[in-house]
Amino acid sequence: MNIVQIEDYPKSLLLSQEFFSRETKLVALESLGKTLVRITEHGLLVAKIVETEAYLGESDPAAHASFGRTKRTNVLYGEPGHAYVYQLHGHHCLNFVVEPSGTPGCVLIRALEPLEGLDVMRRLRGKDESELINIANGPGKLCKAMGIDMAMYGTNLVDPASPLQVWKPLIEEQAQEVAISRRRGITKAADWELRFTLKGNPYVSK
DNA sequence: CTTACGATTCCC
DNA sequence: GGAATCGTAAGG
Repeated sequence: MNIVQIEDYPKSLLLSQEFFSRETKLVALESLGKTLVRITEHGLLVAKIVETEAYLGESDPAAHASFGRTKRTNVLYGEPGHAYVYQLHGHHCLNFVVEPSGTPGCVLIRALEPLEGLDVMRRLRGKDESELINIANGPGKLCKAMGIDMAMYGTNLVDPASPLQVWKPLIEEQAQEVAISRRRGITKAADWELRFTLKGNPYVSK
C-alpha cells in the first residue's frame, strides 16, 4: 500500500501564526475543520479537527492559567501557535496556545476525524481494523492515536520543520454548521458555553 | 514530603 | 456506576 508523504501536500496549507494570535473563542470556533498533521517515523498522520473547547485565561476558573504562570502553564504565556500538552489521569491532552504573547488563552482539541495513517493510529491505540469512530473521539484518545505526549510540549505548530503542525482544510468544503454547548468534564464554570463541534459529525466525542 | 485532585478512559 | 492512574500544585 502507498504511504502518503508530506511532500505530497503543498506548503501553502500551513496556517499562519496570526491565525492563533486572536481571541480564544474565535480561534476555537475557526479551528473546526482545520487539519492536524503529525510527522512520525512510522508515516504521516492526518486528521480533521471536529471538536474544540476554549479556555479563556487567568479569569477562567476552569483554565489551568487560573493558577497563574507555573512550570506547567509556562508555554501558555509565550507565542501563539505552539502546543500546550499536559497529562491527566495518565492520559495526554493537546491544546493550541492562542492570543498574543503574554495572554494565556488556549484551545483544547477534543476530537478528530482520522484522514490518513489510520493503520498507525489504530496500532498506537491498541485497536484492530474494525475500529473507526473510536480512534480519536476524545482528548486523551486523539493524543494516543497521533503519538502526542510531553515531547510535543511547546512545539511550534506553524513551522514546516515541526513534527506536529496545523494546516488549512485539505478540501475546501461548504461552510459547515457548528454547535455550541457547555464544556465537558469540568466542575468550575461548568455552565460556560465554550465547546464547539461540527454539527452531525460522527467523530465528535460521546 | 504529603496530600488532594482532576479539561479521561475503559470496564463491570 | 466505578476503578485505574500519575503529574501538578499547594500546604506543612
